[in-house]
Amino acid sequence: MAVTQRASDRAYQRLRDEIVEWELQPGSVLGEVEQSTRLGVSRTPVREALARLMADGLVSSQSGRGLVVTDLSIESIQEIFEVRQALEEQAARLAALRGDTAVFEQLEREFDAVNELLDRDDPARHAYYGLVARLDTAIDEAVGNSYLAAALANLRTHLVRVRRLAVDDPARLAAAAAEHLLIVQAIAARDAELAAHATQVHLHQALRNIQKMASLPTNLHTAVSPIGPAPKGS
Amino acid sequence: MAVTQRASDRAYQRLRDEIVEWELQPGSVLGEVEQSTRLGVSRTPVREALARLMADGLVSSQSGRGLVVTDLSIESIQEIFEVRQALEEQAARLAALRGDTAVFEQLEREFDAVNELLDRDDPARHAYYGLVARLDTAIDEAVGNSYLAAALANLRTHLVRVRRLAVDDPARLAAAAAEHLLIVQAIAARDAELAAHATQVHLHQALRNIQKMASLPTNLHTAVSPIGPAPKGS
DNA sequence: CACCCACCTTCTGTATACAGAATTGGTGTG
DNA sequence: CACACCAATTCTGTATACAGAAGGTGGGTG
Repeated sequence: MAVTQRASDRAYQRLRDEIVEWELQPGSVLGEVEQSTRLGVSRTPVREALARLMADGLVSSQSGRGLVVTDLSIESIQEIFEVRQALEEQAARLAALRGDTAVFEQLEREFDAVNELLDRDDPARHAYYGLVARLDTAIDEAVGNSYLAAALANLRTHLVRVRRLAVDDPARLAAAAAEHLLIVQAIAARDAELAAHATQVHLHQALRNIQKMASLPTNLHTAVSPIGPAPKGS
Repeated sequence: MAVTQRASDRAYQRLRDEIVEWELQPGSVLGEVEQSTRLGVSRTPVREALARLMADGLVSSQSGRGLVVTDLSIESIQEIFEVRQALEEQAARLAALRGDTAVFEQLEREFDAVNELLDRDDPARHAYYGLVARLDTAIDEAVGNSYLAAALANLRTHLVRVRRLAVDDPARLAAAAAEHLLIVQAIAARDAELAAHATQVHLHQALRNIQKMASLPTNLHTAVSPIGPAPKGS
């Protein structure tokens, strides 16, 4: 293992985390010198980090005004979900065809258990999120397609950003767990079409929930401490 | 327009072209100093270009042995097509729902014309490839999804590499044109499901054709002039 | 008072220098 | 003869210096 992480990797991960966690709000200008002094590294690793962030779609070159953090509007969330529907349906289908049944039967039992917990316990959310992440990993491994895995990994970065934007309410969480359970059951039963359809259902409901929450007058994504102010700043 | 292209962009495009055109064969080691002297620019733009190529999946870091051009095996081609099926089916479906009918009716007429040409004229291939590229662009614009467009653009880079590997025979070309015609017709008729299914059919046949050609003892991707020798070299 | 021009500041893009690490080749020993 | 160790070379990763360009601001003029 590389115990010595490169400075460019550290800069990339930190900037990526700050963008995903809404500490760097959309529109923030990321100057190279500013970030290099703030992160304590030279401009060269910062440049590399910013290039990777631009490839990820987290920052974009705003017509010579430097690099700014990408906006995440409702429209762009819908765009992300359109790609996600395509990729995750395919992933679920292929996982059902190729996956190790035992792995997904184990996950099925765990989703059952978490389902019980979610009815009573609120802090079970963290266990649930961890379980979903493990399901994603299991699907990736079952599919065995590096291109699909890379595309999904890139997409999940944006989805974490969406999740931080809109916190799930307990009712939606329980429904999502039930939807996930069906997906896992379908993969474990090697029912490719059911896995694909269940994935479609889950993503449809997830997007609907986000759109519903966004339509509320709730002031979302506030109470964050912006490092770089949104429009500009000294 | 930026008449003055950056050196890093030029380095990226040239290296990308050389990889896609099989001038840089899989396994070629891309040393920074070697490429900087060859391309006539400093190491800094070369680094940035190599980072972008690694993000594209065209080169990969071979465990500290430097960056090497990614291999393109039959298995990886199948992986690429699994992603392609997911994304292009979604793109065709959304284009049928949202596209401007007039645009695709015009493309439909052009595909009709090219279909006639392909029966008699071999150099019509270039016109056909150009027409396919315009169809891709039209679909991208009709969908209006930047995330989907970016994912498809990345994928198409790999597909050009595949195309250079296996030259289409006239029979396959005519069949592909017919398949494309059906896709265009479905989009023009706003038949989303037919567009999706026709895309699936086309991609299935395209992959089958590639696999068939690869199984032949034909020495493919030869007669290229390697700039960097595959295993190593001075 | 408004608009334009010029200068200054600051930023990006590129080149180069330097340090640390790894690999390869050679040599010595078992 | 084979294996292991050491040294030298080369490569990557990082920092910094320099040039060109772009934008902002202040002053001057109409």
